[in-house]
Parts: sequence; C-alpha cells; structure tokens
Amino acid sequence: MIRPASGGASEPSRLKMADIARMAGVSISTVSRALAGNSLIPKPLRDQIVEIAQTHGYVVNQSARSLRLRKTDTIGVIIPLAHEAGQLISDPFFLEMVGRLADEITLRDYSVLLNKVIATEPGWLERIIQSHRADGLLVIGQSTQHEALNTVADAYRPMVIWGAQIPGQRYCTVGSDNIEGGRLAVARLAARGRRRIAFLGAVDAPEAAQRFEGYRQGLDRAGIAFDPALVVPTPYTMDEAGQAVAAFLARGVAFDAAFAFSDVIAVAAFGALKAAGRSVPDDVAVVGFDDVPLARHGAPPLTTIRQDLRSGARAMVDLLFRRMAGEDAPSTLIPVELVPRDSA
Amino acid sequence: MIRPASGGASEPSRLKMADIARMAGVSISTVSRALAGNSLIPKPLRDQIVEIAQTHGYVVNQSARSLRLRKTDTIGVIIPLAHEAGQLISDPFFLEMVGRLADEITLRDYSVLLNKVIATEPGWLERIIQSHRADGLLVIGQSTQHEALNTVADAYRPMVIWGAQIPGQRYCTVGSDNIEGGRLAVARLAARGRRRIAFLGAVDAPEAAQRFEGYRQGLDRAGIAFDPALVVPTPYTMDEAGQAVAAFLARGVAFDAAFAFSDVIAVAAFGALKAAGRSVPDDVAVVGFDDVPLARHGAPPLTTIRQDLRSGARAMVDLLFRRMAGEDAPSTLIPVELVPRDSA
DNA sequence: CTGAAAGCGCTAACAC
DNA sequence: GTGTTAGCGCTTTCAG
Repeated sequence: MIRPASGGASEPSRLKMADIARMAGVSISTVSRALAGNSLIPKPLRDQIVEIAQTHGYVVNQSARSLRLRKTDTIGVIIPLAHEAGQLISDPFFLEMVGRLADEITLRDYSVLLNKVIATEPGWLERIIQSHRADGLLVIGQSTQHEALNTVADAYRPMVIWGAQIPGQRYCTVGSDNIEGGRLAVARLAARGRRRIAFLGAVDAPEAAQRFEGYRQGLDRAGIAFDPALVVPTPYTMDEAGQAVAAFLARGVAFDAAFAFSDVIAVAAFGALKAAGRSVPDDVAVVGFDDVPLARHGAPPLTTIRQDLRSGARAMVDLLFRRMAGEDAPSTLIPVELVPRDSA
Repeated sequence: MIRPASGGASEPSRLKMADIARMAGVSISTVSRALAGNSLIPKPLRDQIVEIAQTHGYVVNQSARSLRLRKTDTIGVIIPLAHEAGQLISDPFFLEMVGRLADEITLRDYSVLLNKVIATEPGWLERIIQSHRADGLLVIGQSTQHEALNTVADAYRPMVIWGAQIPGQRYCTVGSDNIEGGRLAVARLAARGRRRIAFLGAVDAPEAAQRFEGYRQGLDRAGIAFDPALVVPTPYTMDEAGQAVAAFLARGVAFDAAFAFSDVIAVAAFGALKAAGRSVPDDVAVVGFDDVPLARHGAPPLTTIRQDLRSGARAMVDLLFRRMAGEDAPSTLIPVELVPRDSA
C-alpha cells in the first residue's frame, strides 16, 4: 500500500477525476469526456462538469494522461555540451535560440523540456528518447555528434537538429547558410581593401567548418592567397576567445582584418585588439556572425552575418511537427545576410 | 483495446521492463530493483540486468514512473508575461536567468520544464500546479501577480519566486536589493555633480517600484528635490523604451542624468539620446540595472547596478529543494553592487 | 533474495 | 448518452 510519503511538504487537494465524478454524480468516463470537450456528452452537462472541476481547481494529471495516451504534449529542447562538463548555458546565441524555440512550441500548446546534456557519454540521445518524456526532440547544434545523430535518426523520426547539412547525413537539419555567410564576410572585408584576413574560431564542428569553407572560398574569389598562419583557433566563450586572440596578437603576425565564427568571439577580439593598441576598424576590420543584441550595440557596432533565428526556430518546429505526424520533412537552409555596421 | 495509432511515425523498439525481465529470465520486480540499484539484488545479477538494459537501449518510462511515484524529478520554470500575450522570450535578463536556473537544476539531476504563461487568466498558477508535471515551481518575476501568488502559496509550498519582498507576502522570494540598487545609482550620479536625474522605466511591478523607491531615497540623501516631470514611464522592450525616451526628449524637459530600470532601457536611451544629438555621459550620464553582457560592451560601456544572477539562481534552487523536502525556507535578499564604467 | 499482485490516474473500447 | 472495465508501464508491499 502506498503511504503519501508526506514529509511535511503540504499538498493542495490532490483531486482526481473520481472526485469530480462523485461531485457531479456521474461516472469517471463522463468526466473524462466532458473535460476533453467530447460532444457525446450534452453541452449542459459538459459545462456543469467543467464548472465543478474549475471551482475545485481540478486539472487532469499529466503523468497519468501521458502514460495512457503514450504522448506527453512536450517537446524536448536539447543543448549538447560537447566538451566541458561544467559549462554554463550562457552563450547568447544558445539562449536566444532557446527563447525562440520556446515561443514557437508554446504557440502550439506544447510544453518545453529543457535538456542540457554532456554529449560525450555514448547513448546520451537514446536515453533521452527512451525515457519517453517528450514527443519530439530539437537539438541545438550538432556539435561533434554527427555519428550519434545518424545512428539514432534511422529509428527515431521526430527529431530536428540545428546545424549544418553534411554529406551522408540521415537526420533532419535546419541551419543557416554558413558557407555563404563566410563568403559574404570575406567579400565585405576584401571590398574595404583588406588582404590579410584572419579567421577566428574553431573549425571542428560542422557549422564552424562550413564558415571556414566560406572564408576560403571568399579569399579565392577575392584573389587572396590562403595563409594558414591567419587561422586562429579559439574557444567559444568570450574570455577564452579573448585570450586566444591576445596570444595570436603576441605572435606578431601581420593582419588587417578578421572574420569571427561568432559575435561573441568578435567582441572578444575587440577587447584584445584594444588592449594591444589596435583600433577597429582602422587597424583591423572585424566581421562577426549571428547578429546577437551585443553586436548592434558594441563599440564600434559590429558588422556581422545575421542568422535569422526567428525563421530558423519556426522552421525547426514546423518540420518537427510534420515529422511527428509521420511526414518525412526535409532539411532546410536558412539564408543569411550581411549587416553592415561600423567594424568593417 | 489499444491500437498503437502508428500514423507512420516510426517507433524505436518501445521496450518495457517486462521485455528486459524476459531476456534476463527474472521477474519485472527484479529488473525494477536492479535498475534502481537496490542492493537486495546481488551485485552480479544487478550488473547483468543493467547490461542487458543498456545493450538494448532500454530506459525506464518516465510517465509510468512519475505516475507511480507521484514525483516527476522535474522543476517547472515559469515566465509570466503580464501584459502582451504574444510577447517573446527575448529579454536578455529573462534569458540569462533561465540559463542559470537550468544550470542549477541540471546539477541536481532534475529536468527543467519551461513554461511561458499569460499571467492574467485567473487560475493560471493553480493549473500548472495541479497538472502535476513538476515537483516544484520557480517563477521568474512576480509581475503584477502578488495576490495570485499569495493565494496559491498557502496551500502549495514548493514554489520560489524571483522578485521583491513586499509586506504581507506569504510566498517565498529571492531577489536583488532593489532599493539599495536605486540608491547606489543615484548616489553615483549625484557624486558626478548631476542634479536633474530622470527615472526611466515602469513603476507598477514590485521590483520596479522598489528601484523607484531607491531612486527617491537616493535623491533625498543627495539633497535633490524629487521632480515628477523626470519620471519617464517606459515599456520593457528595447524598441518601445527607445520611443518612450525619444518622446520624453521631445518634451524638452531639462535633465543631465538618468537611472534606468534595466540595461536594456539604458541602452535604448543611448540610442534616443544619440539621435537627439546628446552625448553620453557628457550631456546625460546614464546608470542601468542588471549588468547583462550588453552593458559591458556598449558604447559607451554602461555604468550599472549588477544583479548577481548566479547567486540568485542558486539561492532560488536551494530554497526550492529545501521546500520540496518540507522545510520552511525563508525569502532571501541578494546584494547588488555598482559597476562603474563610462556612461556615468 | 525473488515474485505475484495491487494500484498510481487516466482514456477509450465495448456494452447497454 | 453513459457506465464498466481493461490496461498504459512502473514500484513496492507482502508472501514465500
């Protein structure tokens, strides 16, 4: 037998359907139907039952409902942290993406289950899926998990990943046109007469690799030779990226422009450059990526490649619901645009 | 009888405990115990069962578990939107708070259920509670819902609100020392010789009211008379706040400083001032509130009152877990500090 | 140590 | 139209 395990934490009512049924003088099924708005139950009775439930603050228990219906009306939003276990959810891009996704999901009367996971332990994704806590999954960033995603995607359809489309991929992605973004950035810099253009950021994750590819294509088109000495690997966080850029500056490699993987890295570069006595954009012109609020209000305002997260989030959620309905929705590329401001 | 309702969306395995039991040649109870790490089951058998579950990708169904255990291992994080129904989760303060809370909750092996709600429909909070989707609730901002929160708090203990402590409050809050923040801001401005100090922001929600109260106390202490003409009501969003400040400027009221309810409003003021040909800080010195990333990297970098959201989030989650354990944890005030930068 | 069985609260097929 | 009833998948008491 179950004892309420009431350790002192008080419980409000804990009504169940049976209680409402008793009050209304009907059976449980009738209450269930009435609350579901089933038109089999005549409107007056339905209203009366709803009324009783409402005055007593009764709401259907979602655990029970989910178990019975095998659906949770919940979408899992997953933030995979590739490397650092203790990493915070603090990156403005992630945060904005979470906000946009939450908006879109709420609009469809689904709940959002936020999952911060260490995406290095094998089986992390399978575990989330099998726990049956969500009807569909949205993963923000494919990180280094291409293989894991591919494996899972074969058997689990209701899943959409934010990230780059890459050859041999069997999962559904929505992502910005990273290559075009890289090209646009370099074209802008080249148009301002810059020839020694550095690339700031990681190149391992697929999105980063594509921005890097765009950077190289941009150089080609501008007739500028690629110089590996101008590729500066940096972490994603502002502080660490700043240090990496400072270290690069200390090496004394000549350069007059930089294309950063993200606005955060670009702004970090602002700091390092200023500390080294170099001005933006005169000494070094800088183009970022994302167009987070930080970019618009930076000093100087940052020229950047805008990712349309509103469209991106909407596309992710649209595709996810189509997949949840059994459709086989395709991957989608979101166009990017250059936002010219003062830094380049 | 139930038909799987398979509308084409494929299902991966959908194993249950019974399947694992069969494979292991034991009963369901034994599997349940083994997976729970119950030491009644001898270690070798336990390991073997765990092994089988793992290779088959089996994970306990959380809906069933929650129903049986009457607990969800989930914390609901609620963002009440007071006014605008269609409002986005885009405010950097909210977003950062969500991120911090998610970090703290994840640390404790609980899941985060994000709830964006229109906090005007009566019973919104009761509905969330009664749906039994979370073991505890964290509400970001008391908004205009003081009464609703009070009513609910009497019967429902595991709930903590981010916001101001106000007289007669029966719910548990964690919040910054808003009054002190207002005083610090005005003291800073007064110390720089400013006498015509405007207040930018709403004054309805309790937190805003307290910052306003601090502003008035600060004026008193500096021997500056309060002038209602310098109180500028503004919305919370950057664009709308900018318009409100622009309208204020158009009125031609003389002022040489401003204390803004938030960094977002302060940065919006930067824009309006610049458009009106006024410089910051020379013509108008500005102090914000929050210390979001935007503040540090603004043009000019924004002098602001820093809210320690890391401590705040940790305190909220700590208190919540204590309340979930039946303890009667008290409200907490988080100290603020002035972060001097260039805008004032 | 292990298993049988009850039941968490709900929905819906099936009878009436 | 409405009620009875059989589970959804799990945990835990109780019996052995």
